[in-house]
Amino acid sequence: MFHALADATRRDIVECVLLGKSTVSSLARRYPMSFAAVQKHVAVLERAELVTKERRGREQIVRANIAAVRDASTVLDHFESLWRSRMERFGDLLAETVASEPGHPRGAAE
Amino acid sequence: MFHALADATRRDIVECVLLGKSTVSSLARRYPMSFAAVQKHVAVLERAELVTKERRGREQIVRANIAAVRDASTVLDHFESLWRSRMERFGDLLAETVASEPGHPRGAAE
DNA sequence: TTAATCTACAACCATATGGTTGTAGATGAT
DNA sequence: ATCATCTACAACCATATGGTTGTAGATTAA
Repeated sequence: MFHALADATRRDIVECVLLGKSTVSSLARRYPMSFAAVQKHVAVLERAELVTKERRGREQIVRANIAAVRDASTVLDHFESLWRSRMERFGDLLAETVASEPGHPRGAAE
Repeated sequence: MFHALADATRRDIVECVLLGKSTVSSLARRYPMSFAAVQKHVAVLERAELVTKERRGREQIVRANIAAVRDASTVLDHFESLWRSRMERFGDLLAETVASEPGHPRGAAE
């Protein structure tokens, strides 16, 4: 799951597909890479169950599976709740504004 | 970020560290692998800014960076909001109980 | 001082990964 | 029927990855 989302192209594919159904070829036209490369990315997402494929004639329709996205969110929410319970044990909600462990600055995304 | 979380050991390390400070060696004792392997995992997490390291004598204290976790959550929340706005465009909130695109069952986690 | 503990770093290895080009079958349009 | 479009699959490649063992320096404990 997280691995599938670790690639920027794949995240973009998920985003596209969440906005509406796509075919593999329409997705392929979006990225500066070979069709086969996009196919591979879709295969990774499919294996992670973030998308499903449905053949319609000569085309494969790619659909999102929001439940799988939510599964990933659940893991992160769990991390957040661990953090919050620890903060409460500290009885120190000030640390929350620092958004990191006390005394440490926040970092940037991936 | 997502890549760093893609490995089960690394997720577990994040969880440990969120619960409280750890040293690299205390983390290493938790997993059935060499110290160097755990070190590598910590290095990946550090590079993704999910943790920071602070030397204290001969030890390295490992601390969580919840802000980075939240950055990942933001991406997933964005996906969720895309999905929701599309559902609203459908004017069909029934689809939400299916938890996937209409006509498709939900999948399992990673 | 010696021994124990902790860590950094390097080299190695089998496997995986994000791309490539190539081949070929199926479907759809003309 | 031919041509265009779409897709599946294979092989390849340079690089990355999750582990290994080995070497060695720094800190701490006895």
